[in-house]
Amino acid sequence: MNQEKKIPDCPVEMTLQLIGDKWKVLIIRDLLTGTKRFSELMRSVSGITQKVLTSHLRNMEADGLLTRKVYPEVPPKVEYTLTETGYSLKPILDSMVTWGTNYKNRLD
Amino acid sequence: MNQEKKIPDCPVEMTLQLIGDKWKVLIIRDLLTGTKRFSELMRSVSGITQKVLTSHLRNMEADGLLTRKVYPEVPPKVEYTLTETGYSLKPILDSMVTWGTNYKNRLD
DNA sequence: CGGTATCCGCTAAGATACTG
DNA sequence: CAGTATCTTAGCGGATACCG
Repeated sequence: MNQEKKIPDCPVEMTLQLIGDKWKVLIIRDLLTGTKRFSELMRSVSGITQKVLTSHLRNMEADGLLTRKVYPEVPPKVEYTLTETGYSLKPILDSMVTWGTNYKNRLD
Repeated sequence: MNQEKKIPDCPVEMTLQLIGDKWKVLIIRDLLTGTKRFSELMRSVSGITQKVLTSHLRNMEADGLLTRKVYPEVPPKVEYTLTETGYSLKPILDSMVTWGTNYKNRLD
């Protein structure tokens, strides 16, 4: 369902199609600091449910933003890591941090 | 309904709360080039409906991202302009454009 | 022209239970 | 631990009609 989307002309729409979702941005924020396990993401992306986290991670994997590595052991262990493409989103996140900080200060 | 949101600690969440919506990003993109009338936005933000555009514009006005100016004439004329705060989102949009362009090129 | 006012379908997302 | 599998619900957004 994620791979059937048409490619938009507008670069902004292109970007939105991949990370236009609130949860995705938060997932990327948390993966920018390094590889994380599923349970770690559940904790750091506060408020998300298992189902939603799973589905977003799958979509992002299909879009080439992150990789999923399963360790065949008991108990299971799955790690998620940003690809180069995913990591290249950092500037966007950085500007969001900068802006958010300024906006917040302006509220005080 | 937009003014009752709690202020998040995380700057990224702060930003997402204000422009975490796909439509809002597109509205800002189109207003970055200057003041626009309602009907112009309807055209440039392709795919949006009147109701949704109206409600987003109202929310963004309440958040201080843009101003709404009504000209008391017939036929009515309403103009929307980014505030300084709204305009300060430009770096975020710019990085989205850059990223989207690169990603698209990578698809070819 | 620039909106409201309804009605309503759809799907993202929540809750809960179960499993390899 | 890291998921499926169901079922359920909220509310976003579409369609349409009407108004100042």
